[in-house]
Amino acid sequence: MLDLRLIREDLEKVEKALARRNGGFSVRSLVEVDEKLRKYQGEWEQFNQRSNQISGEFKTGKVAKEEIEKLKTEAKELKLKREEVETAKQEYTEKLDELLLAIPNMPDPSVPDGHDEEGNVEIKVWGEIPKIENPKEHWELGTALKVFDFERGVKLAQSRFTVLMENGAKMERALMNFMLDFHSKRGYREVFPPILVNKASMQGTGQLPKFEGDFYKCADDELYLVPTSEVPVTNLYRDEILNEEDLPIFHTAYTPNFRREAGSAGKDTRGYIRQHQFNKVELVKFCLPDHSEDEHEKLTADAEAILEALLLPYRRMLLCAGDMGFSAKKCYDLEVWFPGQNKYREISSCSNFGDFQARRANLRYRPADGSKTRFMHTLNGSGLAIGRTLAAILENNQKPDGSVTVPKVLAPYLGGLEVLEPNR
RNA sequence: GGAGAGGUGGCUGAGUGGUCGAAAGCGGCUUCCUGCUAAGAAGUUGUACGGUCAAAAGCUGUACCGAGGGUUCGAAUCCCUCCCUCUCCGCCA
Repeated sequence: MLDLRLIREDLEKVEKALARRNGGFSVRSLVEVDEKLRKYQGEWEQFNQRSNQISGEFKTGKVAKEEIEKLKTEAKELKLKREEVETAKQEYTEKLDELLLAIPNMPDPSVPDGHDEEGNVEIKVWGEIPKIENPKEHWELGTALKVFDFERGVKLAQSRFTVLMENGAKMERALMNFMLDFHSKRGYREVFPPILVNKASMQGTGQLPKFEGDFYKCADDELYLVPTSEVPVTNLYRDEILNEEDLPIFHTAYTPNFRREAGSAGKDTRGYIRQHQFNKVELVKFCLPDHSEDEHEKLTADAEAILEALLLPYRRMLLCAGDMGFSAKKCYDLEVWFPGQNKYREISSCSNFGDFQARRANLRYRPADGSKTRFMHTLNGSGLAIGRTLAAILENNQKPDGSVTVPKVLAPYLGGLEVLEPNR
């Protein structure tokens, strides 16, 4: 949510910033609604004030008899008048909320212009692209290695659901534990949140109200399957006022993630890249406004450190204004190399949200000097998407005979398993 | 799923149609006192939006005692609906 005061005071700046995103956002109609709301609110408060005066007189018990009926009549009339403005007031409050919640975050000045991924800027490249002759894609390798069972996943659920078999299941679990341990050692406190969350949580991070159809929702309860652990973890401190000394707070969390939208574009119809259910270890930060830029770089580096530990070649992209998610102010994507596909694919998205989510979720802190509460800043990033990591390991570590070497850092999690071999 | 109890400020916990933004205690903050610590004394202590102000402070208006409606000149207090929590029983990993 944007700062309404900023919209009032510097509409042009807001409009300019939002114009860099795709799609039109009517900030101007919001200003009109805001003006009307404030007018009605003022009137409503004046009626209340007079009503309070009248009941104050009754309170003293010194009202002359002939005055009683007069005052009662006036109070009743006031009530009617107030109800009239109240309807308008409520209407405009709802309208304003609706508009405010539908406006995306303003891109940071350091974010490049652009409408789609073509506009993204490569910031760094890490690792050697392996030289593999006739590289196979991960689904082919994974099926032969009994890592994936795609057909049975469809049987159990639907297309884009996959069963991890034996070594696949073990690898997935190893990656999950490795990542959680890794981040824990670097100062992130581990949490394991609910995987069903309520509407307020979904709204707090920006999934709702705009993207209702993208998520799985329970039929009989007002609950959603989390599309990312960002939702429950960022909402941990919703409606709370923390002390400045409490910040920064770093959390890491594993959850499964559920997305209906995955696959709607018809891309990646094969394989394990785009699933309705996938596992992810997430990094979430809460910090002081002045620190979020710095924390964003560090968080991205923490996600990169996983790829480096696994010896997977990747690059870091700075997303352009048109390609960024709704809530983000600035976003880096990490893309890992897929030899079988001969291209980089997204494996992590690290965003700085500024105070955008904090306003929605009412995440505040009390400055150390005791002054007025302020909104904190929030950040998060995948550290990493586990399914895609598994797929990338298969493709990058493949041997001509179809076997796959297991990254050394995973050995402790796999009982010393070093190689995945077919026919075993 | 059945039966009951309850939702009040950072916490514990009073409260009744008006004097209640709300007793008291704890905690927090400020000052005083005392070699230090501990203890003690006094004061202070919610959030949001608006007005005043150059701004902050201050002052001031409105709202908020789970949410929404109703009764009343006036509701934390009475009535209705919903949500949530707790206890007991049942079921269950």
